[in-house]
Amino acid sequence: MPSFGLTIAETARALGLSTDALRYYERDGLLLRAVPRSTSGHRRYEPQDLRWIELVTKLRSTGMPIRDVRRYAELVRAGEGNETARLELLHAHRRQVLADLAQVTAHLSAIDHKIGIYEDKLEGRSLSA
Amino acid sequence: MPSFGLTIAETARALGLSTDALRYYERDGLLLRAVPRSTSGHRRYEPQDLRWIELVTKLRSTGMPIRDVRRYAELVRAGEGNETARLELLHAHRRQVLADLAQVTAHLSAIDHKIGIYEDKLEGRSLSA
DNA sequence: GTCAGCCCTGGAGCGCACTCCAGGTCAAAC
DNA sequence: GTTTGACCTGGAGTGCGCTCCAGGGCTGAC
Repeated sequence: MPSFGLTIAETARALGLSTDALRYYERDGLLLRAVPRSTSGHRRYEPQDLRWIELVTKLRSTGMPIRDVRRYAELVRAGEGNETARLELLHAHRRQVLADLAQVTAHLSAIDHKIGIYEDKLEGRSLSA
Repeated sequence: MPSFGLTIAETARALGLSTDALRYYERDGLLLRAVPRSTSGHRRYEPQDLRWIELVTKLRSTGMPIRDVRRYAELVRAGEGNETARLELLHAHRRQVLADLAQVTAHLSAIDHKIGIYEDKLEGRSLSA
């Protein structure tokens, strides 16, 4: 009889991660708790674990370093009372993401300009390189 | 009497790179040509070198891997006739950047939502975690 | 002529974020 | 009862993109 919860492989598939990454996150302190185990010692991810890891992937994929995710997890693990610190960490990340987005957008438009030049060239309306 | 062109330190400052990165890019085939040297063997970056390296930094900072920048440089070095290939490389990169932007934007809004929750909490209008 | 400062080369080293592996356990399937 | 397959652990290895270093050369200021 299975304990409840998803196996590590199911969780990995559901979240688009590798099983190695899931184990790595746990070892590295990015999770809120040690993932519960079945009687045979296999991890069984519960909905709350899934939800947290999903947030972790969002922080990661917006460029937050592992070390900052860990700091955030530590704050949440520490329990209520440090909401201001959590908020500040998220705000700082938000500012960083917005700055990155602005830079990438600006540089993309320069690249678009380059693309336009090649397209003109290939249509025979040749301009400069 | 100085040869014309900027020294590696000046170039690094102007472009926001390190001198090591500039030498690395050259060694790794990301540039269009070997940077010209003064009589004493020091690099002297000319405007055309600056312009190209600036494009390289834009490609890099929008997430293009070194290897693809090198491929693009190779195409440009090969001379006219492969504009279609260059265009395709840039288009592929553009698609990737747009996809990344969309993902980051979507994930950012989830983070914003989280921020909103903490702000409500701190104002006493407590909701869920 | 010696000292400082900037540059050179080749090659080793580093931080990040995983990824891979060996050697082993356990449970269900045959 | 043995084979299969998913999982376990600790630790080594990998790819990327630089970054640092040792050992040395040139040049201009003093």
